[in-house]
Amino acid sequence: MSPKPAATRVTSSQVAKLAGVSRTTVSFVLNDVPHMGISEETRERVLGAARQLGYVPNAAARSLVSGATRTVAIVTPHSEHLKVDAFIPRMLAGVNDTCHAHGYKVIFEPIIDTGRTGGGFIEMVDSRRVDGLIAINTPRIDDVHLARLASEGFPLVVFGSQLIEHTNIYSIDVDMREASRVATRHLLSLGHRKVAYLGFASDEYHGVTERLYGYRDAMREYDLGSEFERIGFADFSAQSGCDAMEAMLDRGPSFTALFAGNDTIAFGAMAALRKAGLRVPDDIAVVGYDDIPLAAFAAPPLTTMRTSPYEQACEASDLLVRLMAGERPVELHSMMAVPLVVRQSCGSPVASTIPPSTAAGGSGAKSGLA
Amino acid sequence: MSPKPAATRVTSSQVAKLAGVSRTTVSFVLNDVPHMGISEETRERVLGAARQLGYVPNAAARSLVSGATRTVAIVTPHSEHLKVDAFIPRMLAGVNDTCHAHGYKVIFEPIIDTGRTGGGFIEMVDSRRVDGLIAINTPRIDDVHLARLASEGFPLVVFGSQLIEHTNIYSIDVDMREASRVATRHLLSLGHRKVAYLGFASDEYHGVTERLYGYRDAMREYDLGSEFERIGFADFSAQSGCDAMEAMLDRGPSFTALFAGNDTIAFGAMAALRKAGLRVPDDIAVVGYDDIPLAAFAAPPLTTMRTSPYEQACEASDLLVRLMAGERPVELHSMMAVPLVVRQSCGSPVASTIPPSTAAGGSGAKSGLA
DNA sequence: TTGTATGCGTTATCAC
DNA sequence: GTGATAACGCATACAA
Repeated sequence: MSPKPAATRVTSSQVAKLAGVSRTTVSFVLNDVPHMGISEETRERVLGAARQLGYVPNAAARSLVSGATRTVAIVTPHSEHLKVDAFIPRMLAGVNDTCHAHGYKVIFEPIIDTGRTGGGFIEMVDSRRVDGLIAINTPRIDDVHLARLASEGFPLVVFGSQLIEHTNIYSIDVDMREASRVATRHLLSLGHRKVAYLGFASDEYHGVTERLYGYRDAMREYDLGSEFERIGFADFSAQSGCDAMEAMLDRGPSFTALFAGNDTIAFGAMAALRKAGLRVPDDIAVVGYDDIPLAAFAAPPLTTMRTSPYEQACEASDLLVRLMAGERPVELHSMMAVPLVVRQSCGSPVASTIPPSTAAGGSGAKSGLA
Repeated sequence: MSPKPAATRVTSSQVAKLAGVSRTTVSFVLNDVPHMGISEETRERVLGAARQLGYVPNAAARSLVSGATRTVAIVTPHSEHLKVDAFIPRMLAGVNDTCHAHGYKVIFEPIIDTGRTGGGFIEMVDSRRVDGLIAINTPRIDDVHLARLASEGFPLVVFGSQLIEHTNIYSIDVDMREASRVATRHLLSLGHRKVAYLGFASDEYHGVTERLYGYRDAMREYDLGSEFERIGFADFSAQSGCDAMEAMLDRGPSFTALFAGNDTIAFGAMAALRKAGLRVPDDIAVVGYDDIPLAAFAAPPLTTMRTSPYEQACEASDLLVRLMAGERPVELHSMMAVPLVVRQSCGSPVASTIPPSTAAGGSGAKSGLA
């Protein structure tokens, strides 16, 4: 069935035989077991034999007896995200770097692709293939499985799923709603009143609704509504952002500013704007979200909210490593704030800055499209 | 040492006991062993017991006896690439999708980060943690280890390392030299004579030198030299592309066109150009390489060479799966051609198209900077 | 048709 | 100080 690879397969018995000792001694020496009183001479002989034979312990055998695999998995939604967006890749880099530094391998596991109805990552846990799990932006359907794992004490760190209410899940989130308020307020404070919003995905994701809420919050602070025709939804990619923006323009919209749910769709939206003969920021001001590496090099450089996925992934992984080591920090949840990075996609203030809720309607707004 | 996770740990013995049969029977039923004549009734009882207990076979035990792990690793250089560029992420998506479709988990393993002097991935093989390996753009120092694995018959597919001369290594490459010729020729055919080249990394990578050679080939076809001051080197990121371009501009260069080693640094270079008051394509024409998802949404949309990392990764993974199944296709190497995607970053022809080697020097070239 | 016995390569508990 | 021996959980040749 499974063809045995031809790679050398050296066992500890062979090392023992060559060194003239028992397998136990080999194990003691190789694992540096203290207080076993191994003579320096035997030690050297064993080490030499192991080196000479190129001995590497069999991982399966080792984990069968130890119960640990020195492997973790990073669970994400579609692998599609890897193709079109820069968020998950940076997250993966952080998880990888941190986990590797602690001697863990990392399995990359997108779950929706499996076609399961949720909990597609459970089998990895139950079959004991991994010692811990980091779940990134998993859809709501998996919340219940995440909760089960956590309640069983399995090392798990959840990122971006807003499971704050759960008292046994370790989680890290950014305050997306507040971040969206900040982003939208930035446009409002510049004098814009007709601000459009472009969601980056369907509302199956926690992040999408959170950002929409934040946008609405800020609009309300300025006594502004969020009209349907100024709200659009894309689907992760720049292409979808471009399509969504074209649709909004076709709907005969009137807006002078755009808050895009992420930078990638902001790129797409800006391209659509350009194609329609609209200039950024002169005609339309744009704020993105994420601060992907290319945001600073867009034309014009994109003003955006700086989520720091690499750093956040490092933090999540550090926590996971501690959980796998048996620690149980008292702090369950951490909520991070993200800064606004002002570049040039919003231009200069349209009118003198108008404080929220005291401005007289859209008086300070630009004339815009309509 | 290693704290046993509290997750349920059901063994086949427990299933056997609940079903009132032996462990062997459980194994036969669960693995669908044919010609064993298991009665339909027992079968149902076993399946029911397994489901009731939530039984999942222990992966370590299974792989210890079977010799297989149902896991592959994708070996890449720095994890840094995940942070700043879009090539490796798309590659990973392809490997992931294909391998998952065949029931394999995938370990993401950047090797240079380990600080080893090469062969950092060998231990995964020797410890039998993986059944196969895909090596992407590994540096030259690892060639020897790759060759060793291949000669031992270990399932291995190498991508982008140009190891064509090896008669036992399965490899997939794109003809980067030819691609670079095509890219450079495109600029030359548009009438440009002063064409600059920006490498995307140090020449530790096969791809960097290949692309430089291709650029020189094309220049030579037009009887043009490749002056040192028109050659720059970046380091993967858009930021480095921006820095490198600024340095080239500082050196008081004279060029009317740029061939950038990848799209990411092209973004950076274009930003530097813009900052210097130069317009693309009016003052400088730009061709990139890779066709990353954002290339089409750059301002102006970037003309580039379309490498298709996702598709290439799928092909490499398909091959790996076949190797792991024991197949040994006769075709060892495959070399792919990549198409030029013309968008708007090169504008229109500068003069009427001039055939190679017959043009009178730089007569058709634009005046440019100097 | 089902159960018994053995081995996979380690680690760990004991006597010696 | 060192060396047998028993798990770990599963698969399978073989016996019943």
